[in-house]
Amino acid sequence: MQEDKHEAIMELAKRRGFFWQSYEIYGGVAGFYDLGPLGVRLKEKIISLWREFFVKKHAHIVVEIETPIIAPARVFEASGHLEHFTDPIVECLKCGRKFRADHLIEEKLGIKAEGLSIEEMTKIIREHDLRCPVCGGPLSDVKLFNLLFKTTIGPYSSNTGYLRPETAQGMFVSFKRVYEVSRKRLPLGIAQIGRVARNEISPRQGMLRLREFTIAEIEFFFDPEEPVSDDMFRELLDQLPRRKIRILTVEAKKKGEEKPFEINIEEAIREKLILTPWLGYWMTVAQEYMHALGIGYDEMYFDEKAPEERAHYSAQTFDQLVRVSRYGWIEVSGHSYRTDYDLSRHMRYSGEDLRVFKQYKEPLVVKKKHLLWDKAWIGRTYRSRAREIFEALSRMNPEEVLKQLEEKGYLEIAGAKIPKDKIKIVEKEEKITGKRFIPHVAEPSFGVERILYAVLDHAYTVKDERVVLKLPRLVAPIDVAVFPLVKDENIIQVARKIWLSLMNNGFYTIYDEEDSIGRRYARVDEIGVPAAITVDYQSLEDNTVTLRDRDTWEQVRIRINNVVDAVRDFLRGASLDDIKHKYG
RNA sequence: GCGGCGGUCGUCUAGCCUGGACUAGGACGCCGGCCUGCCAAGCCGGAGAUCCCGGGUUCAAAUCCCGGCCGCCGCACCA
Repeated sequence: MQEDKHEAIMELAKRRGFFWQSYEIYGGVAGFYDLGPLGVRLKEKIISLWREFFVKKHAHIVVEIETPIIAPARVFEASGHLEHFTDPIVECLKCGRKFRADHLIEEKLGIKAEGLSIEEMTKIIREHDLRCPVCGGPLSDVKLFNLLFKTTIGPYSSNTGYLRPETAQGMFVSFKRVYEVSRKRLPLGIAQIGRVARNEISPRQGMLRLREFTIAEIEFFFDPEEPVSDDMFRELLDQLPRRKIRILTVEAKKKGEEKPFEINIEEAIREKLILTPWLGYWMTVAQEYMHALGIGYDEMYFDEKAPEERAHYSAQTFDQLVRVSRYGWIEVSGHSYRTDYDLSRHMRYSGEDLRVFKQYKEPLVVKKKHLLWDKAWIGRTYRSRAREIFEALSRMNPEEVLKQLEEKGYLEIAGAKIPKDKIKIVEKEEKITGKRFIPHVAEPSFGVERILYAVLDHAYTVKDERVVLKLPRLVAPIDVAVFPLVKDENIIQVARKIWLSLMNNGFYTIYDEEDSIGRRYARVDEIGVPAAITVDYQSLEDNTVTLRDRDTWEQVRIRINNVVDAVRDFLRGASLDDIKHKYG
């Protein structure tokens, strides 16, 4: 049955036009999927709900941008992807098989090869005359296999560009400008929804592992010393219907635990199970988001990744797992604490100062010990070496100097001996108006196509041998269907008028007069249309129509004048009873 | 990339082992018409298949053989 459900979903997806494999007429290419008419609508609604949860509801701390898919090589040198997203491989010149070069060297020679350059590895292979482990043929030079898609920018082949494997770098690279236009406030979340590409070696599992897909993510920048004020955090948490999340920590796994446990988010942060409040906060929002998409709280949890499982930039990562029928627990989002890794790398590679300055509410007055030395005496005594001595002195810690002077009566520095009476230590008040630092980053990152699959998996139900796609009303690709009960000219006229008015009021609407009414209900149930308006003979007499609920198949009568408002309320979650009382 | 299994109308499938009567059968869906007073009713008619692609064997290939592509499962890989 579990297997059948997956098959049934894939079949439904193809048959009704949610998605299918790309380039079908050319035999297909692994890792690429087309979205059909319904798939596009569903995806758009999933994305707009994401935007609702993560951007709109946080408009005071999150802004959204859009950056290119193609970036110059330098960006991925800085990000570490060219280095870490790459595997060194050698090819057998005889049989054509490919091997991980570093693994081969380690395996055959016991030499640690990880991190060596391709030249070094090639040299080792030549020196030891390593050959193909399968056929014994000679090996090629070590080459890099990179999961980044490569391209050329402009007419010069030397100008290499890469397709981004994540949208994140766009936010880091443009951080300074976005920070500027956001009036230099922290915390600041920069969101982006966009396509990414990864040249996976062997993608499988349909929509779950694609070579090109859509990511929705936030790079959330904050001050690591004061991530968030108590007031702000309380206010944010108060907006959430639920503060508990289910997590499975690395620590718990070490103890043999396999099941997640439930914990209050504040407690998890306090207990340092989650390293920064923001990571925890966005995980909680992620939980609400998936819940709004029809996933039960007990059908998801956050799985902490062990250090060796984490990406190179991450200090802590939780994967949000959701249960689906075929594959068990699948990852729909990743929550990483990227620290200041990315910004500091881009600082180094670009030479731009990406630190932010934070002014204290009141300047800090610090008493600080300063060294004063007798420049005249040192100059006279050491002449040309004086400058060097001054510099060395300025680097000294006053406490250290004090200690030496107490013990020995003089200070030995840069080959010079300075007597106690030539050095003075004074305490000075210093005003510190603020600090300059590299913000830290918490990143919630969602794979949209995976969410789409998970949503379908959870929405798929069978009722009386009919498929009913119980998509949450908010994300259903089609909002409402309009049917004349039978093909009666008068009824059709009324129905078409209602259909047009719904369409013109912003609803995705289906009108259908073919076949029996039952068959039409069945058709729209199968693609998850939440509401159906049916015009019947009574409509002609009293100007009412019925509104049918996809999930219960129950109907209420409402006045024709109220159809638009009733549908709007219904899609926002109103019950049939409410609709009846308000619009009946 | 390795190993196993598979690929036939839009969808699901029969046929393949044992080559020929296959003009490739069925169901659902789709299109046209009739009918229909609320949950895939019925009747009539119709369209729809490079049998994944390429090569080979044979008088003859959906069927046998080889290579490729794609899918699923296991291994490897998976920022």
